[in-house]
Amino acid sequence: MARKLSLDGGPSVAEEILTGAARLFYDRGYDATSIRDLAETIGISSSTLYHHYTNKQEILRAVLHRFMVNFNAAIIPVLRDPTLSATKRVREATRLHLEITDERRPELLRFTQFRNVLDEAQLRPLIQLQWDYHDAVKSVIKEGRDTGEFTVDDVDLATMAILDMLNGVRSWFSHSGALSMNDVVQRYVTMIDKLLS
Amino acid sequence: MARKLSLDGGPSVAEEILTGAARLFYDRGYDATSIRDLAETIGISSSTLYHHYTNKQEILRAVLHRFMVNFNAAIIPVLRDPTLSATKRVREATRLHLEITDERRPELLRFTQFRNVLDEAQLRPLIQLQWDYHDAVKSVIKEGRDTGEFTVDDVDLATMAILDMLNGVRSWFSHSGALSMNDVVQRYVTMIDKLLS
DNA sequence: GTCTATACGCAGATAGAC
DNA sequence: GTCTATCTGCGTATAGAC
Repeated sequence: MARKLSLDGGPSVAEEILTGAARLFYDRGYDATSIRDLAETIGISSSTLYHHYTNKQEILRAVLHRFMVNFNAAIIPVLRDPTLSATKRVREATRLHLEITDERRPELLRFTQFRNVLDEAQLRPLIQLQWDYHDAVKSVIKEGRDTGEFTVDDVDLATMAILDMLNGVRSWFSHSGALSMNDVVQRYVTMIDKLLS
Repeated sequence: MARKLSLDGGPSVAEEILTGAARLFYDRGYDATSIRDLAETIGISSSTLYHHYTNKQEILRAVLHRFMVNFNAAIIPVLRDPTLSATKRVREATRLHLEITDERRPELLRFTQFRNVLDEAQLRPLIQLQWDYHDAVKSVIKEGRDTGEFTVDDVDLATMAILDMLNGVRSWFSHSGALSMNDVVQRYVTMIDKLLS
């Protein structure tokens, strides 16, 4: 991995590998992507791949690292911009976060997860169950809006925002931290009350 | 998989397999868990496993299905309870959602994902980069609170809630849907403004 | 319904010529 | 720096006795 770009300005082989890997890992999952698959996609032999990276793990690490460095470089300066009010900084960062994660979706490797593993017929009933739950949440928000308890512009998006907030908790909450699950529940109830006005 | 419970009231082998699989899939990831590992954990031979389930995929499907059925059964009735106001229903469902997903964490299979694949030394710098970003977001919220632009009880939790909302978008947003990414950005800016008062 | 033994393929990774 | 050829182990799944 000598240089970033070859002489004609195109991407180096090392970078082509990362881009190809991001694509395959995103589409198929990490385990389901073989070294041979990856090499073939790029148009090189599998042993050439080992000339550029020591192993498969290292390719994944490099994909993630490249993305995160670029992401932080784009957003952190905005969040710290002393010439803007905090409100404006948050708005701009919100826009950047959404746009970058959209444009570079494969590199985020938000793996289709089970979609790689299960086939269509197996997934359908699971997806249906998820929709049942989502629809129930959406309905109660709509009712609350109709009775005047809530003020919501877009019921669908408010639904997704709340579900994502809730589902996100389990990825960072720890029982060994300062807050108990009850503390988290109390505070989330308050925040959701505010979100719904 | 004849019956749900054996005669002494303990879990059947079929159910033990699901519980064991949930645990291993959660700890190690689906691909990294071999049939042999799973059989050994339960204390049966790998071929006995194939007597109860046709293949590995089917075990994963059954784990997910069991969880989702139980989850919906616990929460949807609350969301539809006609004797409670919408506000109370949302609060109760929020509590249930958080508590169930906490208690049955392995069955959600919110896989450690890359944590299975990368070793500690590889992960550390990636985690640091993520913290850099989180800290920057936290800081701007704190500043906004200090200047009176925002009203926030718990800065840390507000930070996580907002990040989870934002990160969640990419899992459901589609360019072929009714809303453009710009529409989503506008509405999320509005919702986050409200969340921060 | 559970076991032992085994088929069979494909995975990650390496050797060594050019 | 790229290739062809190959090593070696472990994966899922099955056969068939008890």
